[in-house]
Parts: sequence; C-alpha cells; structure tokens
Amino acid sequence: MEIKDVLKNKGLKITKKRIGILKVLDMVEYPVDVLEIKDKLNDNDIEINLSTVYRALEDMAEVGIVNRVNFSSDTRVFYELNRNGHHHYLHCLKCKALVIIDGCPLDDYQEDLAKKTKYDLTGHNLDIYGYCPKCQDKK
Amino acid sequence: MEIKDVLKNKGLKITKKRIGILKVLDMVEYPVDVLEIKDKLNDNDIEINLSTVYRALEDMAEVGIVNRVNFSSDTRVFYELNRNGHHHYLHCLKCKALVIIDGCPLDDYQEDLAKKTKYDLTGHNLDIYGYCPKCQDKK
DNA sequence: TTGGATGCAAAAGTTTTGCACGGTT
DNA sequence: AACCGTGCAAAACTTTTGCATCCAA
Repeated sequence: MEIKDVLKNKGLKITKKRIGILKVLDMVEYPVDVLEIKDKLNDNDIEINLSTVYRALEDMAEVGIVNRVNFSSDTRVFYELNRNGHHHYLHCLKCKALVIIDGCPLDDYQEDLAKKTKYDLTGHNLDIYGYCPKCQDKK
Repeated sequence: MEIKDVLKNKGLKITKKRIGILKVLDMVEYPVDVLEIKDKLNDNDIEINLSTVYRALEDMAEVGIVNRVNFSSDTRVFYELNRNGHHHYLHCLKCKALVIIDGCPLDDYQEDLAKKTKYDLTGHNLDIYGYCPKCQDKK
C-alpha cells in the first residue's frame, strides 16, 4: 500500500493515526489545519488527540511528506500533502474561497536565486490574496 | 513632518503611540512582531500596551500603511512598512537570518493572474526558505 | 465636545511540553 | 526488548475583546 511506503521511506513508524492523517490530506484538495484533521478523523471513528496531530504533522513536514502552508489573513498553520508539482492558492479575503493556481511561477526563479545567493533553498510559501468576482462589491 | 502625514492621509488620528510604532518600523530594515515593537518603544521610554500595538498595526494594515508578513517557520505575525517597491525575504531555517531579495518576481505575474481570474488581487506574501551558506553543514 | 485611541484585565485561540503508557519494529 | 508514538493535562505563547478612561480633532 502506498501510504505506508511514504512513511517507511522516510524512516517514520507506520501507525494508524499517521495513516489516517495522510488519508485526510490525500482526500481534501486544500490545505487543512490540525483541528479539521482531528474532526475529519473523528467523523470516521478514529479518535486522535490534538497533540498527536501536531506532532505527526511536524514530523512529516520535517522529512518532506507534507508542507506547512500559511495564509497572511489567518494565524493558524495549515498543512497539505507534498505532491509532485506543487502549486499555490488565490484566496478571497472576504469569503475565504481558495482557488488553486496552475503551475508555480517561482520554480525557475528559486533555482536561480539559490545559485546567486549560495543558499540551499528548500521551499517557499506563496499566498496571493484579494477579492473574488463575487465579493468585489461588498468589500 | 512625514510620518504624521502618512496617518492623516489615511484618515487615522495622529497619536504618539502610532508615531512611535511607525518610527520603529522605519528604523528597522526587517519585519518585526508586536512584542519587538513594544520592547523597542519601551527602550525609548514610551510605554505602550500590547493591545494597542496589535490594534494600531491592524488599523494601519487595513489602510495599507503597513504590511503583514508571515514566515512559514514562525506562527507569529510580523509587520513592515509598506514602502514603494516591495520586496521579499530569503530566510535561513537554522540561524533565522533574513536577506532581502531585490525586486519582486511576482509583480507582472499577479497582474496577469488578476486579468485571467477576474479577481481583484490586493497583494501577496512570499517566503523563500532554506539554509544559508554558513548553516548548510549543520542542518 | 465627541468619537476614536489606549490601558488593563480577562478570555479565546493556537501550539508546545512532560510524563506515563501503549504499539511498532 | 527497545524505542518511538500517543493521550492527557498543563503550560506557554499569540491574539482578541469588553469596558472604563484618555486624548486628538
């Protein structure tokens, strides 16, 4: 099974909770926060403690299985699966809708930057915000 | 005086605390969090409550005097002056050093995106991270 | 004078931690 | 068996809020 291999390959123990978390992340197509993960697992009769969610995600972020995602209008940390071909989101400040942006405008840029600066650049977080067509009037 | 005009132009009252906050933001050349602003003001014998710092920055962000800045490795919100010609930061996950990146790789991109998506895009937050030359060994 | 700004204290929201116990390898 | 993962409870940290008072316009 694939999910188990993801964990094994990174040297993390295979547990029901971690598999559950990864399944949730695989199902949803937007970044989720710890509480939403806990709730979704609870809905499927998997009890899990918030600390466990935090720790599991932190561990998985460490080894690159998941990415932390920030939105400048929200103080929480969100997580998403680190799929190949990463992407970013457009988000509406009013209705909070998220739209995936196809392709990343920064891939080449980041590589150039790494060469120029001698940094080992491991990733980036981009958050583009504004008002969606429906919300432009009622700002 | 310039700082006062910035507030006046945006319809915000001119107060000692707000001027103090703006002076701090003008002095430092990196994004700061509320606590650092409070401490810096205290160092200059200006007493200010944390709530006031939060509220002032929120108000000033609202009208575009300052920008909120997020770093994916930190849960706090940082603020910087909204100077013309905005920029982004490269930050080291190990030593936390920040380096300003000249120019923004997203200006044109954001404009295109706005046209394509019919969104009214008001801004973006970009955070590029990795390891600086000095920290690459001791990851 | 009037409405917005501030201080204070309390609460809410988010994340981290220590320790005992349980489950994977 | 050894070590890592998990639950629980508590604490730490960050941000927000209500209300009384103060201050700029």
